Amino acid sequence: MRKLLDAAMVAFDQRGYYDTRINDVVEIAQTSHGTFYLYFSNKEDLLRALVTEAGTHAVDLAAAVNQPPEHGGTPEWSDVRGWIAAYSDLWIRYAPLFRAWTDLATIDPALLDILRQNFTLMSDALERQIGTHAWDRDVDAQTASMAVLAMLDRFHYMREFLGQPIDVIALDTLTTMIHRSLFDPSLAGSAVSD
Amino acid sequence: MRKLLDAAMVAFDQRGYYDTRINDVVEIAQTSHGTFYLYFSNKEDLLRALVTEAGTHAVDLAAAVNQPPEHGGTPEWSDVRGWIAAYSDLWIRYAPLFRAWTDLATIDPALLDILRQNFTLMSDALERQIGTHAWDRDVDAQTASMAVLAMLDRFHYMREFLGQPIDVIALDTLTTMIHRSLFDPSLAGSAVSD
Amino acid sequence: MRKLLDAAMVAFDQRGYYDTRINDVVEIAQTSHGTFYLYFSNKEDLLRALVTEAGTHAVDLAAAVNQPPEHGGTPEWSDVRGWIAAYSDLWIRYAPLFRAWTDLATIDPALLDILRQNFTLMSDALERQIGTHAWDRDVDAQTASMAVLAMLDRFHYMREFLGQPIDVIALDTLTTMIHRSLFDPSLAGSAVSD
Amino acid sequence: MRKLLDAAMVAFDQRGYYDTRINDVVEIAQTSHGTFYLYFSNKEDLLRALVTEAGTHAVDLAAAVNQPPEHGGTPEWSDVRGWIAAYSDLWIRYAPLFRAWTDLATIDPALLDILRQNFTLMSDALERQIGTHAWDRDVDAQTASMAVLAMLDRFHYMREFLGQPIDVIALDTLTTMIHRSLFDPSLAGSAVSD
DNA sequence: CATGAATGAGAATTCATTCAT
DNA sequence: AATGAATGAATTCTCATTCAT
Repeated sequence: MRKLLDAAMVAFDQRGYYDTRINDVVEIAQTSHGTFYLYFSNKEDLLRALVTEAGTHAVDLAAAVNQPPEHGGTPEWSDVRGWIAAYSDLWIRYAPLFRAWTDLATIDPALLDILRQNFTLMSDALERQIGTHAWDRDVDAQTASMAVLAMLDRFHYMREFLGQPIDVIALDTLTTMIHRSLFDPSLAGSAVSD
Repeated sequence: MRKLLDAAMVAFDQRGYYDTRINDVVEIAQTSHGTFYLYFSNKEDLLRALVTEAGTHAVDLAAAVNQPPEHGGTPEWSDVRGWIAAYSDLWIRYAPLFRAWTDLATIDPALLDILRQNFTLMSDALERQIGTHAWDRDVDAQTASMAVLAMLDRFHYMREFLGQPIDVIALDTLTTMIHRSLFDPSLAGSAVSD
Repeated sequence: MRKLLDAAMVAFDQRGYYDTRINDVVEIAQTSHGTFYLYFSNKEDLLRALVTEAGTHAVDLAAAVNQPPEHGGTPEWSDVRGWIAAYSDLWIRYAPLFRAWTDLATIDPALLDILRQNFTLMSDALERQIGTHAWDRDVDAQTASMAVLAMLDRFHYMREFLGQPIDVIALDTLTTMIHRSLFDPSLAGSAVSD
Repeated sequence: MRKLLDAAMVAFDQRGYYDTRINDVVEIAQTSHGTFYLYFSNKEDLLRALVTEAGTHAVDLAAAVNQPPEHGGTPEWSDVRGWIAAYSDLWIRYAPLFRAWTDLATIDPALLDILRQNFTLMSDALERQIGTHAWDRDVDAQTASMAVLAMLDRFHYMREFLGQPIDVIALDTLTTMIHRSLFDPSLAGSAVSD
């Protein structure tokens, strides 16, 4: 079963979910059709299992983001850098799923539910951190948290799309952009003067 | 042919590219299989035509972003707001394609080329604007331009995913975030002092 | 479509419903799998069509049985002989279906409904004829009509089972048995004396 | 092994022979696939065992029918009633097999042989009783014995098909019909006058 | 004796594509 | 140009049967 899950990740990585045939998974796992259907009722079911697995890691990440900043007040650059690094690791580990998660959601409602839940978990954690700036009137916390997730998610996809691996410069730049737009202390002044 | 292209957009919107059957397109267009193959050699071909069409609009948008800021210097909040509004319109108009463009790229190399070109066009335009801050050492212009596109692209998807339409607050918040992270005049000082 | 229906009758005749593969039907009809699924959604659907067709003939037969005896009073030997001959023709024509109709009923509820309806139609017609003997206290009309249908139905099967074709002697004997048990005028006396 | 045979009866009763999976039998018997194949080489083999078992009971019944009527001459109403009651018990006990015996015969030649033998046994016994009327020219003894078996067999099926249990009235009516058609003393006169 | 995971042959079904009209 | 019936390759899925433990 583990062998099948791993094989599926490999297959999805190589050909994408839609172009992966049960046959491919089975060949990579070096087992038979029959065995596949012993553990999963179909391709969707297999996908569901993988997404659920990835989901448990997303929960951990959300928990980390939920930690109040060590020094009180707003999250610092290094805090943001930590979240981003963790997110990046997760994305890369489950790249085949992250790459297509939005499409996958259309496959079956159960899947959509799992995805929506995980998304909301992370989004809420971020929103809470952004909300420490109750005085930042120019930014809607909910929009902002979604925007951050959107940027992180798609940035990874695009780099892969263009064949450029994620490097330190990229992560640093993302961190700076997010920190500047949401957590820079100088915002306090500008908002007050507003 | 127009009828077929429009029908395809509707079908892709309803069921997604992969779950759309030639049959669906043909039914919506109220025509026959035979006619479809008169104009397109297959589903990919149809997709290519649609993407090409969307591409011409992307070119226009890139051109707009390429305009130097009216008042010289760095783009102002309102400039950024304009780009974002235009992008948003484009995304919504071609939602079925934007929603899945990354996946579509895997379908055939010709498609990937078209997409990469359009992407690069927009990315370069943004990069040039960001580059007006040659002195902003904490941000890599190329990374930043990609991050901005990533955020805009995926933000639209996510809002749709959660069933929340894009509104003024959302666009304003996005604008503020991007403006703050890349074009805020106060950065000049901080960078110099760095 | 006619070709497929006919082919199905041949195939069901040769191998029985359960052992008939779509492939067999398609081969006999000299067409392709695709064509089969153009007209029928599956094997059950095909069966349903055949049973419905046979059903229309059963309706005709029931109508004939419903005719009041020409000379008034109870049906005569020749009337019964006519019904039986007609039933026999119908059975032989649709042998593959009659042979297995009870089993077929378990396949899907729609089929069961059609069968039950046809059965009731014929059973009611017979019951009405038997009912002309309101005074025959030893025979329950409903039971008797069912018993007659049971005998006719299974007799045909058994003869086939043993490789003996239905002949005039057989039909005459059946007629005599049924006529004696239900319509013999001498019953009047015996019943009255009862 | 007993457990498996009983389980098979239950399973055949619930889903019919064709829709019963080895899996079903094994689950009901609370044992494993492996064990099944320890005792039977396949589903047909299991069926053969069940039919053979039912066959021994049929032999008993045939023997009873073979008894010459106690008071000499032709069998009386009560004799016939006794045969029918015994037959009814047997049918109900092995309903899943009787229900489908004709179909089952097509499964393998060995099965067909067993069935044919049992059938002939009962048919011959009946024929012998009917043959006491050598003078009954209107009835072919062989046809008649088969017709009686046909009626009894199918009557049980139909009642079940329509959800009506077999009751005393039904059995009495069947008895009367059979007795009238084959053993009624008044036939002697009518035949002579013929 | 008993088990049940693993197998793979075989059946059903779908759908892009063709081609005679 | 337009049609849509026909095709069959490709795929999913089932289930009887085996065999190592």
